[in-house]
Amino acid sequence: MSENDSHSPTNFVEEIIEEHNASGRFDGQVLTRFPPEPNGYLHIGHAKSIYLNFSTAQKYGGTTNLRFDDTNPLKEDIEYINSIKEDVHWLGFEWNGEPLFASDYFDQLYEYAIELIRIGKAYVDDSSAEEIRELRGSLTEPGKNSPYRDRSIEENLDLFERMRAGEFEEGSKVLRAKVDMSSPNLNMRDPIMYRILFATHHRTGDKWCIYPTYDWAHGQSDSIEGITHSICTLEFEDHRPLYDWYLDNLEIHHPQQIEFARLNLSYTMMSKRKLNKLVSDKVVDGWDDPRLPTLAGIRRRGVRPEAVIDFCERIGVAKANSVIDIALWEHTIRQDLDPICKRVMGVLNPLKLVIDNFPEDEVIEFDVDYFRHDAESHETRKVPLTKEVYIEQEDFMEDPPKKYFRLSPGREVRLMSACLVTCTDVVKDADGNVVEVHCTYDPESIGGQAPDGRRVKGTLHWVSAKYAYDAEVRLYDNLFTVENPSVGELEDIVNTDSKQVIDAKLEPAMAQAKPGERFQFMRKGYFFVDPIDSTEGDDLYFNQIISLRDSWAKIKKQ
RNA sequence: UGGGGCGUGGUGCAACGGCAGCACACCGGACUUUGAAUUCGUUGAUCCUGGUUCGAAUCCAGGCGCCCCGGCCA
Repeated sequence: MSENDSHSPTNFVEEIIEEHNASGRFDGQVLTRFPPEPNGYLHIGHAKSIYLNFSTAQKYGGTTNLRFDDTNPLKEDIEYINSIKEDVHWLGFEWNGEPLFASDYFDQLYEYAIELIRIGKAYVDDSSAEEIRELRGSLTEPGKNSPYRDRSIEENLDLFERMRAGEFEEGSKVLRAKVDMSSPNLNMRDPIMYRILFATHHRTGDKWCIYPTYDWAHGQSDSIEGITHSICTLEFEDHRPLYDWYLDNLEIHHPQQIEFARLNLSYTMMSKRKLNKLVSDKVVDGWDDPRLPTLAGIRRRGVRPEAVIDFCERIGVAKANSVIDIALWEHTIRQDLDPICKRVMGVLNPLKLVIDNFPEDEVIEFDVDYFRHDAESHETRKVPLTKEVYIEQEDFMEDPPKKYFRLSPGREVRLMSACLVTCTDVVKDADGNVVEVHCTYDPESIGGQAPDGRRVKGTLHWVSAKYAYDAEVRLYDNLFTVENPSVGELEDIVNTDSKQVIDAKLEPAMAQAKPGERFQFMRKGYFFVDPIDSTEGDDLYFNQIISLRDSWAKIKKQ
């Protein structure tokens, strides 16, 4: 309670909080909330909100409530509640106490509504949805009062109670706040507080047949919980006057709503509606499909929560609409993985390379560091070299362009950690495709260095053909490749380009990989041993988390 | 003359009346048994027009542009 030494705010949200702390508005308390509607899985955009709410509260010694905004029984489901809890925990956050539910406040909300009726600030309207829409006016024209607006308090009380009792049909009546039909802010033109819905709620069952709208439920829920700062996205700015109006008229604890710009990521589709459709149409393999920007998908792909948090820190927070470059997301993931991943060799598109002067049955075993030489760990594994090895198809070119440093006829390159080889010949199939490359190796160069000190410009990863470990490797496109795709385009993208399943050749040590481990396949990218599909010591499935920089990018540009 | 919000390099975020900075991207050099990483460096911005001021991204006025709002969704 004593230390109020300036934390130096790092964004506008913290500035607002510090103003409150300075004025004593909330006694220096900071209690935020993360209020998802349980109608879908959380995605990377929600991570920004989660991070903002939790980290801001933490910074000021406060806590954060997890509250499910479950006011619409038609769209919500218990399945989503569990996934949301799991995802928030995965990011490393602990909410304050038990998860809370707007539906827990239905009784209190009902009492508040009666209170508003009693002070003449709410009324039951018998108008149809169409009539209400028409009387609401337009963006430029004021609305008109409903013919039911001036009912007596007694009649409103009676009607509202009977609404709750189930005496009226769906759509026949609503409870509205009596604000101002001529307000330039549409949200203030007698907003609807309750609608009749004979729907079974996933938590309250059939207890209610009237359900509060977002505007009516949200602020009061914040208030009931003693929230101090209600941080939400920009589109609710127009709702803040209403948020304040309810609280002022009820004369109850009044949190401050603060709005920030939601996250947009280039090439990434974050529409809940479209994600829902991809999943329900089974275009993707569930909510945790690694191609999806859902937190479940990101996790399944192999991204660590540390990277997600780092990303949220890097993007900052402001009120300007913005689009974050997907490159920052990828950079952050590589940055996180680089120091912790073992480096191994894996050939994704094998091309056989025969070392003609290598003895037929000889095996040379190398102890190779899992990490770079400057790393702390010097753990090693055995890598066998045999007469026949696989190299990457793209690491050989018969007619190399300029600045291509890898293998081509007559050229000498290094087989990483092993030796230098020089290409002497190629074998082609009937169509003229290279199917085998022949080389000679320099026995003096075992270990990778030539005693005469000559340098080679290319270093290739490779795997012994005889001892290769076969595993399924799945390459995923970097989320989505088209800006703002339509549902149709999305399905095309997902079906055609976004996932490649490859039978890859990995070095033998990879047979001991454990589900959940992450590796860097040198010159290829970072891979995650899919913990759900893989069985320890048996079949292993590798998800590509993220590629290394495309080594072809520079060449393509020339 | 509907209301609300926002305009800083290609992208995102800082600077809150005092030398426009950081990150990503880009480009170039060094290093390298990963064309990765690392490292050094270059290019590049205050929406416009006025005003106040010794001094304006910042304050004021007027424009312009973009986003959100007419669910009984959240």
